[in-house]
Amino acid sequence: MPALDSEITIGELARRSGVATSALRFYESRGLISSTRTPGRQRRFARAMLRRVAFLQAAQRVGLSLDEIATALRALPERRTPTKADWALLSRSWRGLLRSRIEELETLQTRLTSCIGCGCLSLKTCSLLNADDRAAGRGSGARYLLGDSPDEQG
Amino acid sequence: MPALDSEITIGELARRSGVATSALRFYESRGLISSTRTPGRQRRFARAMLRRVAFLQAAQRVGLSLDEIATALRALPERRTPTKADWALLSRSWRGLLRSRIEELETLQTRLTSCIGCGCLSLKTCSLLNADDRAAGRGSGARYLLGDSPDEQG
DNA sequence: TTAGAACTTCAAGTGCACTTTAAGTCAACT
DNA sequence: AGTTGACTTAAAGTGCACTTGAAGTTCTAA
Repeated sequence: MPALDSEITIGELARRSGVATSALRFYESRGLISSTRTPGRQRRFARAMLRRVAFLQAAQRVGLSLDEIATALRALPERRTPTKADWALLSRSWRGLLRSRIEELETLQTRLTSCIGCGCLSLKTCSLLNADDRAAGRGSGARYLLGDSPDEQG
Repeated sequence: MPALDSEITIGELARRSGVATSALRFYESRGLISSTRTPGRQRRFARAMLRRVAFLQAAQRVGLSLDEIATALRALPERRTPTKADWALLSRSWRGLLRSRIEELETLQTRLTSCIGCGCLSLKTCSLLNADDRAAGRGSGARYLLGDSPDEQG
């Protein structure tokens, strides 16, 4: 049964979040999470920190750096419990980020599929990957997989 | 006009791929790309390396480490030009990876959206994020955002 | 009250993916 | 022939995200 005061130790937070205690201390040193202290200087975390850590992990999987995540989390106040508006604001910017990441991956997938169709890695006729001669003139070519489109010519 | 022998210098590969020459040398040292040498020991890259580098960059954006990419690229022979079958094999495993990455992000997005709907970060009723008491018993909780489902109970 | 697990700090170490530096060589142009 | 820019190597350095180690303190249960 959990403690009645609803504050948890660093070990408990580690177990519940799946993040090592050393990483949690590191996050606290970087201002990503926060804690109060017992008279004996041990950390006690509010349950809200579980949400922050879960959010943090999700953000990392999307590819954000800890600095970027810290910036995002500043939108969620640490002192007061976040309001629905706080959260909606944060989530909205997040959904934009997610959308663009998803679109990026879908584009990549589409291009891979069409590449299989034309056999572009072995044949000289593929407009996706073998367009580097035309592309060479305008800077960085052969990056169509990553977002350029073959038909945009200078 | 490009050289007639169709081999390019490391600087040209860097310009066309958008990757620094130092990174290209590093990739070669790790076996991710390969080159021949001029009598004066300067590197010359086959055009096929542009494709490998483009692939490498795409793979990095999906979150693969260089070691994982090296493993994947071993499916593409360096000596002979890859056949349609070589490429199809590689692409197929890639599409699986892309699919799961995309699904992961979509799940996250869905959960974020439903969180906004219920105001779960401020209300105690959300089953997504406030289920950590029930989850506490079976190991790592509060990770529903990342893939766990709240209704799976021991 | 005492053993042992869990906690504390701070500094140093790790792994990845490169970049930078230094000292030199090569290639192309005038 | 000389200058300039691109190239060469090997080793050291960088930034991020942690982890490990050492030495000590606190909490909990018997």
